[in-house]
Amino acid sequence: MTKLPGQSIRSSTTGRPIMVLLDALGKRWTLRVIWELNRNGSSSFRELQTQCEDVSPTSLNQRLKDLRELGLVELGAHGYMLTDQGRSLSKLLLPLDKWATNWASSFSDDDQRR
Amino acid sequence: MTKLPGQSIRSSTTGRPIMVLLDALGKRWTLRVIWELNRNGSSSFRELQTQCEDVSPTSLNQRLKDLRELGLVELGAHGYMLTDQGRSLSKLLLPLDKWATNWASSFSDDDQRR
DNA sequence: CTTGACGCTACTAAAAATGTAGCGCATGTT
DNA sequence: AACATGCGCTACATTTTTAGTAGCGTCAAG
Repeated sequence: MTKLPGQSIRSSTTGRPIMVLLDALGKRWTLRVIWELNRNGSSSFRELQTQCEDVSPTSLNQRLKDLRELGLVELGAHGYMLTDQGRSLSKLLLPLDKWATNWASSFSDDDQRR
Repeated sequence: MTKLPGQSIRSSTTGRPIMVLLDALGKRWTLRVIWELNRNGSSSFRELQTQCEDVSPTSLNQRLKDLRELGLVELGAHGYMLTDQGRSLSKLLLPLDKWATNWASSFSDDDQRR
């Protein structure tokens, strides 16, 4: 079972919400699924699969289970989508895009200097 | 070798910076290490270990290698610490703490209603 | 009554993370 | 000189997680 805030998880016995969150986001595909659902509004299972570099159905299903238990994702009539909570979280993640672009430029700068 | 922006990584053949980032953050302990280094300024290897729920040295070392290659962490005279880039990234992560607290309350609210 | 798309599972193989012990090095103490 | 202490880190065997491939059960349309 996926662990909820207040409960002990693999990486934290305290159950502190931020630790639960960091642990959940630290599983492969979690961030990516949130990212794609935020970008695309809602996606079917198989659409999500292709959006996520053809992640295996096993892994995708596991992550979706996790995310549903965490109250971040739900399965509606039009496929999978973020819940209100999921959407509010993904808003916090948006700045990462711009940050990453700038971050990447520091590597290509290095390359050019050599 | 850990993949840098612009290169193909396990979860993305495009090398788009945001994908590289999401992939890196999606490895266990990555977010936690950044979080702890931001909280504590700098830590020795073994201090980090205890801060991170006694993560195994194997795993911690692997993550630290990754983070150094990504230019987010460096090993200085006073132990491990965030680089400028690492610090700017961790600033973006700070709001997650408050978010997680609010998020957790939605679970305990549910519990109380039952 | 077949076809196609849906969510998803079974099963095996590969990769990642863990646990435990301890190395090699520097610095400090007796 | 001898010993202890703390450092970053490695070796290696085990466990857990993730991946890959095939395909099931359901449902709606043609």
